Amino acid sequence: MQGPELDLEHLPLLSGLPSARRKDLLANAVVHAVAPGTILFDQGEMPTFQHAVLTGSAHLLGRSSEGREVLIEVVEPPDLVIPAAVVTGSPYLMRARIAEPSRLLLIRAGVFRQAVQTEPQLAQAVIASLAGQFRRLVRQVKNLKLRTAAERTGCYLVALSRRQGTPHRAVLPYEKNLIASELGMTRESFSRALSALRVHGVTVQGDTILIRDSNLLGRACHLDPLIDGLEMPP
Amino acid sequence: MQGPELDLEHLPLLSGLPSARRKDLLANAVVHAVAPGTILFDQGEMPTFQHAVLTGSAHLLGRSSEGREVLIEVVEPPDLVIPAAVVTGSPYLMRARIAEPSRLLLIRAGVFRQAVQTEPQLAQAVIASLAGQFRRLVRQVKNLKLRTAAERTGCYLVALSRRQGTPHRAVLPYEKNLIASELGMTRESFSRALSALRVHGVTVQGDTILIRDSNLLGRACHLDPLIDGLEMPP
DNA sequence: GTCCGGCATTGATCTACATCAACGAAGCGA
DNA sequence: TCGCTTCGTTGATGTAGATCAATGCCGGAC
Repeated sequence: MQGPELDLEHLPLLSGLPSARRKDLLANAVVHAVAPGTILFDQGEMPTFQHAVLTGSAHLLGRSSEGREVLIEVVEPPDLVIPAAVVTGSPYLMRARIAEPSRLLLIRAGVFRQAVQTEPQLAQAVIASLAGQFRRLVRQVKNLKLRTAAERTGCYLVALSRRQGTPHRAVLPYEKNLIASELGMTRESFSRALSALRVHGVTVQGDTILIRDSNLLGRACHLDPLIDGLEMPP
Repeated sequence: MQGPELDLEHLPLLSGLPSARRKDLLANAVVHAVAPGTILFDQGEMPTFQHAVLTGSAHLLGRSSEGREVLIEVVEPPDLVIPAAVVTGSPYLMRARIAEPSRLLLIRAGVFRQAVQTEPQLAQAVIASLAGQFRRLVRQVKNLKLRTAAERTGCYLVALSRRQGTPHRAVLPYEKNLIASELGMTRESFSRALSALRVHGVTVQGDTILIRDSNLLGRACHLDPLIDGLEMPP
């Protein structure tokens, strides 16, 4: 289960820590290889670990009392899984499910909270993670409140293709089912929205989408950097 | 403009700081009395100050490219106004508008970023603020994706009345216009949703709402502590 | 006082989206 | 291999909620 130490040295979460303290923290931590479908925790539970995604990804899902489940966010490496719940010691508001074969770093919640208080460098990393996650949610709320389902779909495709570095193609990263719920609609509506975008140069081939003119599509769907988050990582 | 120091000593943001450092920070800060309607900053701008709300409140609004404007969040004292943008040095995703006569503490963004890095106690306060704001947004996304407009309205009333300590009455804190956009609907839909809730014991009298049985209303609207945030503050 | 512009309510209508249903395709365990 | 479920698409239909429009209301300007 224990992966090579090398990865952990380069984790932004831990880099910058005095190496004595880092060893200390890692002594209380475990690296886990986790299979897709694994539930890390459920909404309503109290945090017992701070999970960090080293490779792979985790889906954060919200569930209504009637059992409907929607995708709220995706955690990609290197990032923490809902530090907001761990540092405040409050119950999780979402379920976390592993989406693909992944490697996680697990640190006991109490140990992590302690370390955040005593290690300024670690606190900085937590602040950066929280700030990024907050901004992603703000964008999502604006997306939901200000745009139609078709616009959300089109902008999603443009943002996806740019992030993948292929201006004329976007490959959907997981089932359309989930993407639809992430965008706040049903899978049927998502399917129809994709068809409707054909007039704007969109072609669907299974899970890969061809885009004739990304700029044109973006303009048609009112692409907005303040919503779609196309600022480049440093 | 300079308010009594007493307030600032008790501000959670600064309490716990060594008093020398606190004086240092406050030497670079200003307390401002601000009139309703004042725009602190606009979406797209770079942060120049970290604003902290001492009294009153600030509305965070999102605007689409076509000019439609919706309420995303309300900042109430004692809290920071979008620390996520200030600490990351990224453009604001929302406009901030003062909602009522308020007193703000302004700290230059660069100074604040510096202080967060050198003062672990301040970093802790920022983490707490970011975590709370993140969790509020998660609840809002779940609210938008999992509930109907009528359910959102009913749960909003129940949560409001509980927070105000009056189980049989809720007083709307600002114009129905804004509340509607906060809940992700038009003012007309909000008005109709209120009417529709009459069968569940809701009576509208201007901006005060009477609630016959809060528990009954909550059950009818699928009130959920993981969405409506009724955990008590410490 | 009068005029006015923003807010709220209500009705009529429209439409975006959900729901229900039927179907084929693909994954998966027995 | 055979079912069996889940996924995705498409069609038919229903409905929640937006839009458009008319009216009343209140608060401010003058």
